[in-house]
Amino acid sequence: MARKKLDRTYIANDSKRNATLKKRRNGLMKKINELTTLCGIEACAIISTPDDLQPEVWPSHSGVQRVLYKFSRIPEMEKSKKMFNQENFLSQSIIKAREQLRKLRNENRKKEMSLLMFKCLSSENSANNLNMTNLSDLSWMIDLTLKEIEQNITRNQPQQDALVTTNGGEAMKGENAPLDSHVQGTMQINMDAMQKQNLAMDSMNGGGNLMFPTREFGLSNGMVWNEHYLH
Amino acid sequence: MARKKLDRTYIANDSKRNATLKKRRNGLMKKINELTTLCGIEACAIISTPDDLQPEVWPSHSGVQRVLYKFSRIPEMEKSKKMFNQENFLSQSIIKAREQLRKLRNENRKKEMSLLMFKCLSSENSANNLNMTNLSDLSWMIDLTLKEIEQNITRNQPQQDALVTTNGGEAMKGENAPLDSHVQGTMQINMDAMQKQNLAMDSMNGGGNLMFPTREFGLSNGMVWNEHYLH
DNA sequence: TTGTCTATAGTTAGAAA
DNA sequence: TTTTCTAACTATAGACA
Repeated sequence: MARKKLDRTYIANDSKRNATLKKRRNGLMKKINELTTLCGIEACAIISTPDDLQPEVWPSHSGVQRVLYKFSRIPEMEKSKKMFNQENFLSQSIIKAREQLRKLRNENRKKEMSLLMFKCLSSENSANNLNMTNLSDLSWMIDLTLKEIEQNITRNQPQQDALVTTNGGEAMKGENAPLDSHVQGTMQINMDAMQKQNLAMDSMNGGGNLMFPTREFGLSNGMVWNEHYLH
Repeated sequence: MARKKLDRTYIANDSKRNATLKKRRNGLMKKINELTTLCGIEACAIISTPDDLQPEVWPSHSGVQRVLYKFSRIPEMEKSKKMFNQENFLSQSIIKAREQLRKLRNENRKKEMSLLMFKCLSSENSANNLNMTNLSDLSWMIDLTLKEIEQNITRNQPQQDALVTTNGGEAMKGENAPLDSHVQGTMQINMDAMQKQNLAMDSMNGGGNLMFPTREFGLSNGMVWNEHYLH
């Protein structure tokens, strides 16, 4: 684990594998120990190494047998039905990983579009190279942003009513107004923070005006857009 | 684990215990999964909770049975002899902890004496209140320090031969010379770093002169003694 | 309840003694 | 070989949604 991200595959090197086995076996025993103590339950583990004839067991042999007795009393069918076995574990892991992947892709897309939106706002001709997928996603992003602006307005009783104009979140759909807008402002952005934030919304919370951004405007968390990242 | 150091005793609160059980059971399964993959061995675990009739097992039921088969073939005597069971695990843990405790106490004593040595060096009358145990330990510390100085001299071809005088590491034993020395220097010390360093040795490596310390001398790692901590 | 988040506790891979 | 060290990882307790 340390120094290098583990690839979680079989360790070919003999001495390394044995060292890892030893360390991790100890760690595992400790974990089982803690689990049984903390939760007041019975558990056992049997680790069968090819070198030793004796598998290592936890807790004592009698402890294992006691747990095994319970195990053996369960009818075969119920076992395979409700048991939390390796297959269940792995398939659940896969499902979780896929779900996470989907979420991340979604977030990425959102950020991409958010970025694109600002890109379009900041230069006159960048809208020309957009394909249909990007355009429709961009439209969706713009809708989302406009809705956010509206919500902010109704929540926070804006101090500069005159500057903010929307018409029901519909007017800007497609290749409309935002794509033709022109921004001279210098923008600075912290890319790390981007990974955690929906920037379009942030900029709204920060009091900037989407339609007519001033030369410099801070985001809600103190970040500032930087044109460098937009090209 | 997080936020607070766990006390590793039974969790009385039901919902907390169940939450912990769930989390840790998953963690345990993951660990076993990794262990078997990384080291190419067979292992199984059975966790028997009071609520569920079905214990959770890993890997699949057949996997458990395969490991169990090996386990059952071992004659009873050998099992109890060579098996790494809970009792072995716990007694080994205790032995290790005791050993560590012994080492830490030793180190503490060393540091204490090192400190005392410098204390004595820095004020005329502080040697009066020493008991025999402290005196003999102090003597031992002084010997150790003198030997260190000698080694440094022979290793590094000292640049100020005239200032450093020892006579075989024997002359200063007991309540002799160092206790009567007088130091006017201001000393500054970083207490955190003390926990990791043998300060007497450090000071030697730093080029200070134990017999006649100058008004201020840095330690090898840039630390400076501070009289504040000596009283 | 269940799931998500995150700071911190705990684990461990690699290096060095 | 084993033991020790510690940077760099993972696991998880508590908080929150």
